[in-house]
Amino acid sequence: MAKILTSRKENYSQWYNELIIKADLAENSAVRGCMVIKPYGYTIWEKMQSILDDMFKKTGHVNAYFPLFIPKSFFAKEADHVDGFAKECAVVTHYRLRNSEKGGIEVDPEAKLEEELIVRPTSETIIWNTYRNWIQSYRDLPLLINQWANVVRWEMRTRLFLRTAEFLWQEGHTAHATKQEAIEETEKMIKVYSDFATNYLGIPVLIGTKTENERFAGALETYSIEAMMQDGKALQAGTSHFLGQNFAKAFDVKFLNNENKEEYVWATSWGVSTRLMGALVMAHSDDNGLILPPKLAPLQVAIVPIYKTEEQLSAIKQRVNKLVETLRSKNITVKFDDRDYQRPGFKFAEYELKGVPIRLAIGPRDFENETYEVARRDTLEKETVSSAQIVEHIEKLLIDIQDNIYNKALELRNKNTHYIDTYSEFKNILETNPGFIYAHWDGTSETENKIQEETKATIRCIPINSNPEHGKCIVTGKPSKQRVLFAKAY
RNA sequence: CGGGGUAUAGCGCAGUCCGGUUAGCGCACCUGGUUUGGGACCAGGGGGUCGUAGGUUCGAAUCCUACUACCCCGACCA
Repeated sequence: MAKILTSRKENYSQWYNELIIKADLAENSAVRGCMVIKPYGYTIWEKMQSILDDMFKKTGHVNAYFPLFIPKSFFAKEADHVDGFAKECAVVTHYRLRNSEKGGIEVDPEAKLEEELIVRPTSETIIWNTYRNWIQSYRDLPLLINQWANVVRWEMRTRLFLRTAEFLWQEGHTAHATKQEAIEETEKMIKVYSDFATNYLGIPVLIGTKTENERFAGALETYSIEAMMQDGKALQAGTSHFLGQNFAKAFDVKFLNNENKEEYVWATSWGVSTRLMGALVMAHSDDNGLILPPKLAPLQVAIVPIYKTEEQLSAIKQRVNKLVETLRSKNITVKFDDRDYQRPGFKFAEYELKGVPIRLAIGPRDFENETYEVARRDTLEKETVSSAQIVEHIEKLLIDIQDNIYNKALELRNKNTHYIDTYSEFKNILETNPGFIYAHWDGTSETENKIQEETKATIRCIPINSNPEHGKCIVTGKPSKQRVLFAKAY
């Protein structure tokens, strides 16, 4: 078989870049750092959206939409927030073009905005400015709102899906009467993300809190889900922030409690982005192409006919049409690929590249025996299944593949997870067998920074639900109450 | 944003050093035929203001200047 992709072993990063392009998920656009998400990739994103949206609705949230542009002054109101985003903001300064004397067009200097507008890098400020008008009483709370939107962060170095200047995401912004309720919301939503990653993306994730260094700008606590990619690096796949009363104070959002006392509102925000697409690709795919979990695959079953004559094709078509109809009635997406300008071998390779979970082939031999050849993408195994059992077989196989993909990712993570007690061993393992490292840490930013400078590894999170275990910091030897998760990260 | 590299047909490249008819090759594409159980073969054909803008020259893909985009390595970040 002709090799079409750089192998993961050869160059993991190049493998990823090529795969995104060749599987037709996205491509670079004419605009610096901005991608075009192509129909095949966008279909996957739509599926993610629809599943997540459903999960948000079931947890009591509703959707709304806030402006793309945010007045510059809004940003200044929360000090940490502006520090965090100032360096990567796109700014609108003018509202009109004019014909240039030199030919072409130029920005009309007469049309300067009174107040410059920031293209949103995230919407806390515009939303909290709006919430001020919506919230007067404890009866207005909680306010549980989500927005599907695009945001812009002027990144210096971009990579398709993993880091683009413009990306699509959802951002939930909730307002609560009590600290406790806001914390519960923050934790509830990180669990929603964790469920989504586990049950749909087929990616095992760890939930934890961020250290002060890594915390969201303006948050008191940031929870994240951390996933392991096949090269052992960590990818932050979703975050949920407990914002305390920071934004309520910055935007003067108060409510009267049931004792007629004025209080500031408690806030959360949480989001996942098109970065999940990158996670999906890097977690599962192989050197032949994408491997997609059936629950997110745009196409779940591809059927390839093999024939010599028109008569054979039309006989096959007749039999397959019934199968297609039955599968569709069970909400299985299926395509009968009767393109006559491509040979079967080409189609096999193409569906592998695009990660279609199940491929059926039917030729004269199968037609005669009333069977299909069934190939599963995740393991590349093939078997022959009778027509009578094919529907049931496919239904079961889709579930098997979804499970198997998850289990493989979990195995990979277990294999590359280390418990380390000395700094020399820590450094050694990062060189020889990178992955997740659980180690003791003294809790200071100094130590965290030192480790990052010397090894490139960062604290991905302080895992929740992990067993408290007393130990000594691998660098300073000072006491520690639990291991934290270190890794090199995307 | 710092260091390095690249830009020639949809994609991947040669040609650039040393300026000189009509800018080539592979894949892809179109037509016809033979094929079809793992990326078919033969024949014919279409497609280029050589990244953009200036400059040098009788003449520029080739030399000079500026700009832009992309890739790799850092710093920053989801």
